[in-house]
Amino acid sequence: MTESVWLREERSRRGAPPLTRERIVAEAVALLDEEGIGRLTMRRLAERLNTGSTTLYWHVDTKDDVLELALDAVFGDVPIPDDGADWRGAVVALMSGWRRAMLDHPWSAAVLGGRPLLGPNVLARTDALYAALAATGVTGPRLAAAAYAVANYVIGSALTQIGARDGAEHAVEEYLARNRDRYPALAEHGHLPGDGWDAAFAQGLDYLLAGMAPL
Amino acid sequence: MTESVWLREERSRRGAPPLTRERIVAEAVALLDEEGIGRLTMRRLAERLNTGSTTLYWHVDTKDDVLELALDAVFGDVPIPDDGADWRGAVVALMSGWRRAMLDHPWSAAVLGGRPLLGPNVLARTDALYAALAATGVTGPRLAAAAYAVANYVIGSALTQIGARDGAEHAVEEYLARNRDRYPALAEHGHLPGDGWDAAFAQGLDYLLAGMAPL
DNA sequence: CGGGCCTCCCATACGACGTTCGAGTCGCCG
DNA sequence: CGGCGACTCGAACGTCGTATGGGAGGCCCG
Repeated sequence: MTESVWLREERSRRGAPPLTRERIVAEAVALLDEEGIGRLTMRRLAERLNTGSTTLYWHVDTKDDVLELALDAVFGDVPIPDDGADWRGAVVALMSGWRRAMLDHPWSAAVLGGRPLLGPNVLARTDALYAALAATGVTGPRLAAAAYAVANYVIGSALTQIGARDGAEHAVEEYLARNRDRYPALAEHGHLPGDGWDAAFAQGLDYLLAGMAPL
Repeated sequence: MTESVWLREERSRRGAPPLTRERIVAEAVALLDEEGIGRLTMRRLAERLNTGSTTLYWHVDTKDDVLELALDAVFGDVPIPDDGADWRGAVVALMSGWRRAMLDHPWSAAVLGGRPLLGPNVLARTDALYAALAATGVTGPRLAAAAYAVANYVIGSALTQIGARDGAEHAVEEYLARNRDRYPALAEHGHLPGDGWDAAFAQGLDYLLAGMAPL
């Protein structure tokens, strides 16, 4: 297995060649945003960059590298809140931004799967999360566990919401109604958040932070 | 010119049982478990089933169907706890089983992304989750929000752990140590759970359920 | 008994993809 | 000025998902 992009060095560059890794990644993000992950192709990406598809391989080892770089680029937009006395506010702000970034780039859900998050932007945000939580006084493995809990909740939430992002909602409700006897609890209480995704997310995060408060 | 009937061997319906959707899915799960998602190919899958690759398309519309069916099949193994007075125990058992199923089939992390979870096995487990939480007396949208919170946490946890599942751990720690100044909080407290994944998961779930307890 | 029809299977083929290879082009440094 | 490193690209290979059209075997209806 080859190493992750992040652990390798970028090929050194002389001057400012027209094509750079940054331009490739930026264009990849744009392409992914516009057409989805299924249509990201080395050839199509190259075309948008007015270059040959094989040229990309000088700047990048594999298509998977492009995806990984694009994914990390997305997290570059997540604002890092100032250090402050309000650790809980900081955590909420940071995680809301994280969630927003994923929702703004739905393909991130598919890229995330089964891949370690090691990009510099992700690491910087994770560091900020640790810093915010450390303001409670907790340290070491207990801090790590708390950070994992929060981060995992956010990732799962974004994933779930992105998955529900088709016109499928209506069909699901109807399907549940038809099979009311097979899924009784779901049929009775199981309405998708609909337009209340933000509230549902905030609610769950509140639960989690409330449970962590006595830390 | 076809050969004489006598020289052709009779197509034996008995030698190999007829191809069914169930057999296809079961074999797909086995193939995914053994070789990972990158090596699941309609041709390879067909070969393992002693059949032609295009035959699969009579039982299934697209490769994505196979993935979706395989994903739901995985959740069929999750045990559904009995109804009981101990709602919290039931939730923990159910979610631990859910997590275990994903960890046992790491490719599930990649399949999950950006796809609604609508298979019958998933729905049955989700229904059980709603039922367990409903034992607290909460109903309607607040119940749905609680269920979302728990489910999202579990999904995120499994995803994160699966992502960390290469030899990358060591390289990461080293990388963090080298960039200690850039990620100070991470470098100080950010050790991966290592062998403590189960404990970290249980811890976070405890936090969440504790926060929800006053429901 | 016979013929059409439904179910199930498959060989062939097409277009697209990721990636390799080898041959270029261009500007800088000696 | 010569060559070397940085960078680009056309052509090609092997593989993939899937459409198509045809054919075998069993079943029902006449």
